[in-house]
Amino acid sequence: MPELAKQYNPQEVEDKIYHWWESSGFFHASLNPDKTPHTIVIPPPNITGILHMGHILNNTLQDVFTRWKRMQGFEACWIPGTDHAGIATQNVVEKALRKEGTSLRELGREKFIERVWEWRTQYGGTINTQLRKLGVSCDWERERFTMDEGLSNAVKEVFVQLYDKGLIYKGKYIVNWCPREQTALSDDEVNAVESVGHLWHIKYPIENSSEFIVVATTRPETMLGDTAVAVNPKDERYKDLVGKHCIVPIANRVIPIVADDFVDPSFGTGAVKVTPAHDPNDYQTGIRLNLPQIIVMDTSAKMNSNVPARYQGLDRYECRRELLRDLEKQHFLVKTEDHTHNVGHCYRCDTVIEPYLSDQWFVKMKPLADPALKAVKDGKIKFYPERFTKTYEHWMTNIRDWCISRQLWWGHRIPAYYLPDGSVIVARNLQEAAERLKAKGSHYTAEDLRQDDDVLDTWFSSWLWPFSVHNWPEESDDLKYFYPTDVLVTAPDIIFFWVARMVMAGIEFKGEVPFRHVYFTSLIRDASGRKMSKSLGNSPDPLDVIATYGADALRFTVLFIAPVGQDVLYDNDKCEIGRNFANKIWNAGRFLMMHRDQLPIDNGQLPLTSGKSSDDLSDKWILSRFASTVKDVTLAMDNFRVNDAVKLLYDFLWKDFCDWYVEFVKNRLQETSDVHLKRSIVTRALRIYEETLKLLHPFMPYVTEEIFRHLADRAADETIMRTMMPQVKETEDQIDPVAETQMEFLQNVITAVRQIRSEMNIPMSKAIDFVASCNEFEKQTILEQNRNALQKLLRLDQMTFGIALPKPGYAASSVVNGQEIFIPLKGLIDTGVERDRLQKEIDRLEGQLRGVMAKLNNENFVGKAAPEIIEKERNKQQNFEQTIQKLKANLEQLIG
RNA sequence: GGACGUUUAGCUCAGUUGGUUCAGAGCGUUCGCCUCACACGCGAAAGGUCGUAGGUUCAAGUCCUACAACGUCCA
Repeated sequence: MPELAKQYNPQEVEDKIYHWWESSGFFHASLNPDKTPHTIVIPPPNITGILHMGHILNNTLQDVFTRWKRMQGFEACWIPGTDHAGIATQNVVEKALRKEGTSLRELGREKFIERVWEWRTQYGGTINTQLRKLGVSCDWERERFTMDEGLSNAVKEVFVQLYDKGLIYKGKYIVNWCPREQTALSDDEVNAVESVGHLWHIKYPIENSSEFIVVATTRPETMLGDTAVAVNPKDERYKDLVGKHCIVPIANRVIPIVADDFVDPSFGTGAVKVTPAHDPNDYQTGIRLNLPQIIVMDTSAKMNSNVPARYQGLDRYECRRELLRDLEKQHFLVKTEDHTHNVGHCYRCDTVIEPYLSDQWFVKMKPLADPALKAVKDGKIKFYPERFTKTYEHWMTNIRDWCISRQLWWGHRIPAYYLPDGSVIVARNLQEAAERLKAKGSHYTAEDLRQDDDVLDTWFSSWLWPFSVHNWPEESDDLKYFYPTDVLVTAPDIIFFWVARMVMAGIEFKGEVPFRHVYFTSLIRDASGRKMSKSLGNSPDPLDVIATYGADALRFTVLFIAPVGQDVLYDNDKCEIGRNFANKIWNAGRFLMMHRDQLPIDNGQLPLTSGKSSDDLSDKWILSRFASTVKDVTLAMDNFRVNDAVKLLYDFLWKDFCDWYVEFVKNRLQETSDVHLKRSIVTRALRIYEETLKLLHPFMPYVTEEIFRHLADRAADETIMRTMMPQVKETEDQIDPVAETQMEFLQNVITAVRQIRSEMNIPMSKAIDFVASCNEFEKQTILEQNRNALQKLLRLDQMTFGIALPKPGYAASSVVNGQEIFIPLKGLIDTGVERDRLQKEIDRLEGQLRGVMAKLNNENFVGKAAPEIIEKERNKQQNFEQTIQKLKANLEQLIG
């Protein structure tokens, strides 16, 4: 066995191990009828994306769940893939084309799409290469892409099915239009940004009168498309004007003054202009009141031919400036106020959204939302943290139709075919369209059909992901085995975009929810709480972090610091937690293996040992602690409390195992020269250690695998990731409360002596004497049976144990679980320090005692509290009183 | 404006059904140690009226109400 390095070096092992795992097929799931599947589908990252810290947390969690379940004996399958990211990808490729001096229009649709595929082949896999560095155990043989043939078929199938059911329709509607991307956006793709603007008050002359009505607006350029002025019907100020007409200044168009409840009399002047073609609210008003819709801009937000000639062709903001100047010149502008309001911005390019009236395809959501809402309310799907169900329910009950068409070329082209007469045939392909045409008895032929130019929203393929990855509508074996999935890990900001829609699609097309548990991850922020962003430059490159600290360190740290359901404040320095822990694990193994390898070889076979066969307290204790850890970690994982699990393991390995158990093992090995005993001690420790490695493996896969390989001569295909996780059933009977209590006493004694050493400034180089005056034989026995540990750990010289021993003169003292311990310090003792120590402890305990007495003297407490609680308080009282008495006696002796 | 969340040690956060010597951990700070696995380490210490004000209860960090600050989402 080669010597292990003093420090764990992740760079040396990670790539090597990952390559071995992947090439050995350890990540691959098969359709094993004897096992229960456990499936996760990855939230497909964009092909334009590169790995950022958000991915790290998200994918670490998915890997943890997958590895955990795999080791619990499930057929665990984690399906990776990417989505085609319509807008983002088209942008990237268009940019490249511009650099080459060409454009997508010049290239034409077919050539352009070819270019995108080329781009995708060349750069689109970056994120998956990067993910491998993290150690993810994805089933790469099952990797999918939303534009793959199988997934594209699913998209078409769904479109046609929904259309045939009447759930997809085409309509004129006010959509969120991005003038830069030249496409409609769904409501969810618009970010409301609070902006400081103005509220302009403009006079509209009343027809055949010298009077005016003053309206207030934040967007004066849209007045050119006004088709009414509205006031609240209850507003006394304008009562007489309702029914009359006014004139839109500049445009010189006569429009009615109408009454509508939606007008807030306290806003502005209480009179608002109505522009049905350029404002969502006005659009609704326009429908209610049957007003005409005048579109005044083109798709680039430049003024069109519906406005006076001098404004035509101007950008909306240029037009605003010009218009305001003209209004002022002609004395229509009454006043200008500062005004803060929310303005919609494109979530991709941050351009201000223009509400725009256009032809789009929509999905009718209400019929789909109802069963999806019910599934969550009925608990068929559980959210972690649970509170996100409220967000989900709120959205589902106030659902709006989903605008699914996008004016792009890259994406799934809408399977709708138009005839010269404007009518439409929806079909899976041209051939089916022709058949449907024929069935209708139309006189047109397939030649006359022209497919819709637009493509579908990328989410329209993502919402099918849990089953489209298995080539639905084909009823594949994979689909039968792996659907529905078990856990979805995602960020809460896409509950609406993605999670909710997947639930709808799962129920609608598969008749079954797509997943049972949804784990919402934290958002990663920088150390001062700012969102990570490229422009701030506060987003560390995970690959750099991995290179510096190791993937295990990054994984562990992120899990360790991520609060449940809150944002994570991340800083690279924090990765020291994980790095140090990995090093601790490494060194514990290194120590135990060093001792094992020093022993003479004994037929190669080490004796089997179990907790039962050892009388040693530390053995019984560590087995009990291990059993509790297995139980608690399993419970935490079952409840998706991953950071609880991580903290339990951290404490067990570091504190219980290393700080206490290994220290005891050290002493026991030194104490004996019996090779068989030594072997049994080391072997038992190594066994517990190896089982702990298994528990740790899902969280820190590399270091655990590396040590696992060193622990024994392993077969070429023997990997820790395919071993069985320690089970609660097997370990539970090893929980030993007696051993835990006894060990705790021993630990308290050791700590008490260390405190004395530290406070008295007695260095470890100086041996000290130790007297334990017990009042219980059991306690005395514990100390005697562990005298070697006490001696070594505390550097003791003379040790005296007994019942009610006389107090030595000039000794530091302490009371531990009712037992008195003394450190005789002839000549060395600083009585002042010792007096202060004892007095401080007396004060502390007297404070506690007062609290207890206050309760016990309270008739209400004694009368109403549960008997066992009262009993506990009485015990406390007794313990405090006795301890205080002993401390006081020792203090007096010190003075006297 | 509405919904949800957060507020506990200098910093970042645990504290799961109200009651265990309930006020904890990690980092940071201070003190002492290169003790033959680990200085990415070992031992010890200091540090908090649990956001504010009420309420329920024998008992509140924990439950209820109001308020404040901050955050997120939706108008």
